[in-house]
Amino acid sequence: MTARTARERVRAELTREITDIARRHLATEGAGGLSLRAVAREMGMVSSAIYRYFPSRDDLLTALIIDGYNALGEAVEQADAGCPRDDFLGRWLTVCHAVRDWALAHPHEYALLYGSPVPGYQAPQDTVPAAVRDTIVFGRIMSEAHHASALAPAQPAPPPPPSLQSDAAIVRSIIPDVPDDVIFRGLTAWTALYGWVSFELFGQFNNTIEERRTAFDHSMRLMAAMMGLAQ
Amino acid sequence: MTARTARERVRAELTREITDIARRHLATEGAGGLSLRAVAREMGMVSSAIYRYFPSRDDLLTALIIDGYNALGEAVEQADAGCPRDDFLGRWLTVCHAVRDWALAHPHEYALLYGSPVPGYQAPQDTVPAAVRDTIVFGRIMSEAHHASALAPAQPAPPPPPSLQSDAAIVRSIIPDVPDDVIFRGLTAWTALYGWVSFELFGQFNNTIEERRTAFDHSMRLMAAMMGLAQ
DNA sequence: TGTTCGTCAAGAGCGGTGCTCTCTTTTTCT
DNA sequence: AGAAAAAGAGAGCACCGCTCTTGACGAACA
Repeated sequence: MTARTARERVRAELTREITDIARRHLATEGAGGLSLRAVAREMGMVSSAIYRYFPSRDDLLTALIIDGYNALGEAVEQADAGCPRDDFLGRWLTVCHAVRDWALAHPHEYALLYGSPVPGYQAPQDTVPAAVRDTIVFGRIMSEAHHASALAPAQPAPPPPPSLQSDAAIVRSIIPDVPDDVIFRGLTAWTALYGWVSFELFGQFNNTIEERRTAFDHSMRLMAAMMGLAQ
Repeated sequence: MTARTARERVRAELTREITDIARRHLATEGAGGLSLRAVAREMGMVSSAIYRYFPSRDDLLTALIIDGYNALGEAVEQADAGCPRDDFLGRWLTVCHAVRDWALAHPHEYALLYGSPVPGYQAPQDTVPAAVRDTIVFGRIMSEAHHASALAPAQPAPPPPPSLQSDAAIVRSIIPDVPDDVIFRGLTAWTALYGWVSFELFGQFNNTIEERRTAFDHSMRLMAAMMGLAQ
């Protein structure tokens, strides 16, 4: 649906230009350094004019967040698409590296998505569809692996307590048709993945882990073994 | 070493009062909302006077960060001290819950320590001793469990690649006298712990996981099994 | 004891921020 | 062509971190 009037077209164009400049500022200064006035200045606009396009700084942030989730989700989707369908361990590792690579390439955007919430900012509900794109990819891998019987009986571990059944039911909308035990093993691996990336990006590994890519790969292989992904 | 002159004593008192008020502001507004002017206002001081005590906002932040690491570290130390020495699984779970409980009780302080780095702020080196207190507790548990042969031969998993040996050597200063494999299993569990807490605190589990304490406990038991901690 | 010197609170001010309100210009629709 | 809607410009408010200068006070020294 292309814009009909000239005004609508220039509005869409300017909106895109604002988010582009804002994303560049975000990449160099971080979320805290994102200034509407600076964006306006760079566009040759007066600061108040920006408010015709984004009613507040938070709304601009929301646009950047949605863009970020989509960019990460797309990177993950493409990474998975390049793998043989039945190499579940390979798909898991590829997805892990896709997340990490994207995060390293866009540290401030990653921080915006998975770091501390911006104070006073409440992510609106319309970020959700974009936010779960990467998770859906992971859920499909788990689900397909389970149905291909590629989840080897993992090490003995306590089963999930019954009180977690209702939570498992919700997660099953993302990892469909798998037993509770698989759900929570997947959830644990998923948080470990982002936990590692966040630790690495936020400096928690400084002066400690130097071979980060190798260590990350190894850690994700441990999580694969925990999930029961063969090999 | 108590302050000698009256001036030094009142200076120490005022410094403490500043950090106390700042910590309260931090708890209610978050790191971004920490304002030197607001702190000064609450003290009945003029804003510029604060700079006699903290040369910049970043220095005040550093003081709060060190305090935060120490508070978390102390909570973890006390939690571990209350456990039977040879119940290694119990000690691990207790430490996990201590971290999570502290984080839930002090969300903004936790975000300051483990969330996105404050833009333009570089944590000085003197935060390090406080920052590793909790890690040292965990390292001691792992090390003692290994030497008590309480780390059951865990599920088959690839051994750490040789290129990680130098990193393992560094981590060994925190988890002493254990083989590389144990090092990286511990590191993975450690990042999974903080990954979970961050996910929970930063809203990633909203509308998904509701029985959070139970789910967390189960996830940490899975990580215990991954490390080979018995039962 | 008196004086000097370092420390500190206070105030004004600089350049920056998000945001609002008003006014004018431009474009679109009837 | 005229009315209505949209957009840009400008001034202004209340805040921020931080700097510089000024004047007062307390502590150490002659």
